[in-house]
Amino acid sequence: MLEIISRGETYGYEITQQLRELGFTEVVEGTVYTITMRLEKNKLVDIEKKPSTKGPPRKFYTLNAAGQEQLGFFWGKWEFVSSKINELKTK
Amino acid sequence: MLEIISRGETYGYEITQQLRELGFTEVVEGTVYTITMRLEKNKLVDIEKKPSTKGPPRKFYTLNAAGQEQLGFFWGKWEFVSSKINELKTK
DNA sequence: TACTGGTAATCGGTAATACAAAGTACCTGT
DNA sequence: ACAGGTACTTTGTATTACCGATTACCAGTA
Repeated sequence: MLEIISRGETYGYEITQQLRELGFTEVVEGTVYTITMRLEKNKLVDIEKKPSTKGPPRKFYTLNAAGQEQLGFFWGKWEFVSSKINELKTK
Repeated sequence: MLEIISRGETYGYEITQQLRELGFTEVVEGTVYTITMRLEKNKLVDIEKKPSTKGPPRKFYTLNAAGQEQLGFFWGKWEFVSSKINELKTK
């Protein structure tokens, strides 16, 4: 989700759909929103509310500096863990 | 841990050391044992107690059929998730 | 005008997981 | 007797995963 948000401002409902398109077909809104809430709580995102023509106002998220940093940490860890797991798998 | 156990019977203390050698240097015993407990609870392992010359008896684990199956599930999921994440990373 | 359906966010709750500090037990060597 | 390595267990906190249900907003239509 950090990575998805890093590509440009987006909101919960849209993130859900993007995840579904990505192949995580069974992801439901509740799951996504608990994560957006966490991002808010941890102050990793900036928030801007904008009206929608198709329903209630959208809460747009963008990564702030802390969020960028967190995303960097994530990729570092991912690199480490996934290489180890793949090593374990093939060896 | 399922993968490690699948390579031949082993016990908690040894698993901890193997994980450390693998690069997960900060893994402590408590963490490993909570997982072995879970494996027991979920009946994914067979257990055999054997005396040790260097301390208290060891509790050796081997994967049973359910454990093998679970490991298979894991690798399937790993394949899926890691490919998606990498796709997200590079795209 | 009521209602259906898609869009959008929140709330409330359960179960599982991660992680570790501390404690117990066993054994060998000094 | 005790220090130190081996080995397992207990106990506890915080976080995470996950989702069902609810609320809200809006457009079309019957």
